[in-house]
Amino acid sequence: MPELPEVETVRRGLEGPLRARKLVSVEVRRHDLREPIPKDFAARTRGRSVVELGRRGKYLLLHLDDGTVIIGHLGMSGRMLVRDGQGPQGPHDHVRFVTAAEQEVVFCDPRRFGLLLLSTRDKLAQHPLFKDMGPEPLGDAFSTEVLRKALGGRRAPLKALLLDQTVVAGLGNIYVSEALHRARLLPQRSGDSVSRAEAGRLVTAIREVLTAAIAAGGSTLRDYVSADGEIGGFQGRFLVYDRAGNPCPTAGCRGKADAVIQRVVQAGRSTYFCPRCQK
DNA sequence: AACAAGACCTGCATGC
DNA sequence: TGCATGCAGGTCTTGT
Repeated sequence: MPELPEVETVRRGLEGPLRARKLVSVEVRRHDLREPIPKDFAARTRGRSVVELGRRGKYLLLHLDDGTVIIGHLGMSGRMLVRDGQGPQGPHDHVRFVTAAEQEVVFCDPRRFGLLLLSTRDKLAQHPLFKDMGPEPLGDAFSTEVLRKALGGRRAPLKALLLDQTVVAGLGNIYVSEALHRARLLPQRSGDSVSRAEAGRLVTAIREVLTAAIAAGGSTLRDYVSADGEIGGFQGRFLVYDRAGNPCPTAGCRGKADAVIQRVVQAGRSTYFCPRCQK
């Protein structure tokens, strides 16, 4: 699922159901996710109140009133479902957070690539998951110079480098293709071939595509549902992702015979690009 | 050190 | 209808 815009959409959707709410009951039904859910997860979170909902890259952060932080990741297929507590339990409902009678948030993840861990406010920045993580793409720490430095001396293709969360946080397979298309850069280009001007275009493209996707409420493909059950509005607004064989919609490409979206596999994952406007 | 490839796990669309 | 195959939004480990 869930790249930065989707996780941000989930975070916003959980504000109402969780912020300033007490976790009256926490029930772990299955521990074996990407990493095991800690044995004391329920004991350390039950009875606490959620004071703030944060996000770092693709990770969701639930800050509790005693300084405990729940670190959540949705993997490929994770959801946070807000329910009235009346419906039946699904086979992939791994953790239930009950906030009141007939109010609950359920972490559901069929593929179990997601995770739920515990840390504390003080240790969060030094947590192994975060200590080497790159800058937030929508924050002040992300700039042309920072990106240029991260790409410099690296011969791997841009596609792979932008998926690397130590270069920049939060991009995934969809938005890397979309950002490279907006920046008019071929995904096969090596990191060290990128000029200063091109890095500047890439920073702008990344910011614009993520901002637009967040504003639209994220994307929805197969198995992503935002926290409140709404469908993400960015679906169908991709310019290249999953559009192999279609004409490139860019103004300069319209009507040109060679402007057909291509699909290639890089590092075992699909990449989409226009061979005409991306150089 | 940097990079490629495989691994993890389940569900779904496709084609025979 | 049943079955095999390939593919999916992510990251981690292994091997070169």
